[in-house]
Amino acid sequence: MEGITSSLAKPTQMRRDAKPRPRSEAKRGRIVEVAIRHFAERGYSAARVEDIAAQLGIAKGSVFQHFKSKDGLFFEAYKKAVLSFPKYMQAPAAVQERGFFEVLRYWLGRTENMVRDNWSSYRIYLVGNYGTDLALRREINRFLVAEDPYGWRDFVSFGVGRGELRPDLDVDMIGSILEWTMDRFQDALLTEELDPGLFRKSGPVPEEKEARIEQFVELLRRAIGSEKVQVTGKKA
Amino acid sequence: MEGITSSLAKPTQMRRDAKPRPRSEAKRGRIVEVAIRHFAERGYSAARVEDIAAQLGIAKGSVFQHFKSKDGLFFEAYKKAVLSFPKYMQAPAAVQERGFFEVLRYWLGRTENMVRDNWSSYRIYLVGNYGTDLALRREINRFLVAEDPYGWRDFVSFGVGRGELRPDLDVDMIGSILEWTMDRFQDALLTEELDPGLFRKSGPVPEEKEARIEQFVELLRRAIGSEKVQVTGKKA
DNA sequence: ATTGTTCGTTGACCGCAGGTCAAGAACACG
DNA sequence: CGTGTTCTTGACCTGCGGTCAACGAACAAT
Repeated sequence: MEGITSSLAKPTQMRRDAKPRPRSEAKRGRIVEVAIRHFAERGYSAARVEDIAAQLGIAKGSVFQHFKSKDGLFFEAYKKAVLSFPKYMQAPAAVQERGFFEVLRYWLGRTENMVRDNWSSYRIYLVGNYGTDLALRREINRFLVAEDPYGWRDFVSFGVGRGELRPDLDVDMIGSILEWTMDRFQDALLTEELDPGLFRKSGPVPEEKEARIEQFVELLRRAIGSEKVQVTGKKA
Repeated sequence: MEGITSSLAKPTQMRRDAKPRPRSEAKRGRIVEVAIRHFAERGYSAARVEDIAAQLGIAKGSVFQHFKSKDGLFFEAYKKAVLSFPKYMQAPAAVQERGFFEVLRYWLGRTENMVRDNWSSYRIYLVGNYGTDLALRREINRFLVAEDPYGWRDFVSFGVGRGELRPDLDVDMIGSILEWTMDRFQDALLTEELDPGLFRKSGPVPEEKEARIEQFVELLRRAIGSEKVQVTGKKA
């Protein structure tokens, strides 16, 4: 907490413009990679900096030289993980042609695969969102607002451009609703500890998941979709 | 799913001793009260058990006797705080008569006052939801699912009974959407650190807040409201 | 009152993990 | 090779969660 906030508040008097020495830059990268694994596997507080260092065969102090604090290291790991996520607008062209809500459906359907392929990144995303201190959480939120790593702004513009979204809502409102519900729905889709009861009781039945996704997309369409195009796919 | 979280997340040791000591019960209560303040003011990790004990004029070890761990103490504090929140169905009768969505609007309009009157409880709710370890978060979630402290089940039943909610959605789906969006909307209404950008840029302009609430309720009505009663108040 | 039992309280103590730092190693460059 | 700069190290410090053996206050039985 102290590390994060102070490092951002203070310009940290340094010579030049934080010149990225090539050698240490590579090391930073390696440290972050290992850190991602550790934070993902054990959570924030249970992950030990010394373990990370040990696994790299370096001294603990070295880690603290590159990242001022455990917070700082985690934040870096979080950023790297989140930036590796696909953006909405990276859906296949064929899907995009079918419209805004089809893109949503596409990504929801793919969540499980994406998580399987990139487990630790999703896990660290979870840890960052629900399992760290509030001071860090604030930094994280700033990052998410500034970077828009999922590219929902572009995505909403896309939807507005196609006339699929309500013109009487401003972009922030639509984006917020989208973020809020998509995040939680994905959480519910794939985590146990954050599952508020939507999927647990009936176990992992694939077709129920399908139905849920269908319901959810339809629900979002009602909420933020323009009225003329209320029904799609079924074409009626 | 299942793969995400099962393998990790140390099984935090915190179980109820289930031993109702008669006269130490009062002391437990006092400890929890002070703990609420400390956790609320400093966050989970920055709060010190020793400070809490010192403020009560007792020894640190005594706290650990009553609550096996810091986790356990926090959890108790969290529960007490959350249980002090009002339930949806505790809205005034006059409001309830006007229907499901009017009750929503009522509570949204009152959030600011509620927080002012009960600052530390709301704050600790935030800390529990976003600022603790994942293992604790899991415990918290279990609690929220089991206790339904806001009484959304009753509330949704109420809405269904009045025919104001879509009959083609099951209760869990409606409840989840409600929980997700209400939580985040309230966060956005009154916290800085979790504000995803909805309210910040224009500062604290009251009428904008009003307009946001209006928009939001309307949006929820579209999403989960039955179609016959799409427009209310305006009566057309 | 006296003794015995139980339970709460205490504060010294431990271990552990984040964080620091001075000294040295490795490197860059003239 | 010399000199200045950067990186690395590991011993060391600190602070905090958690433990524990001993102490003492309440109560029960005699």
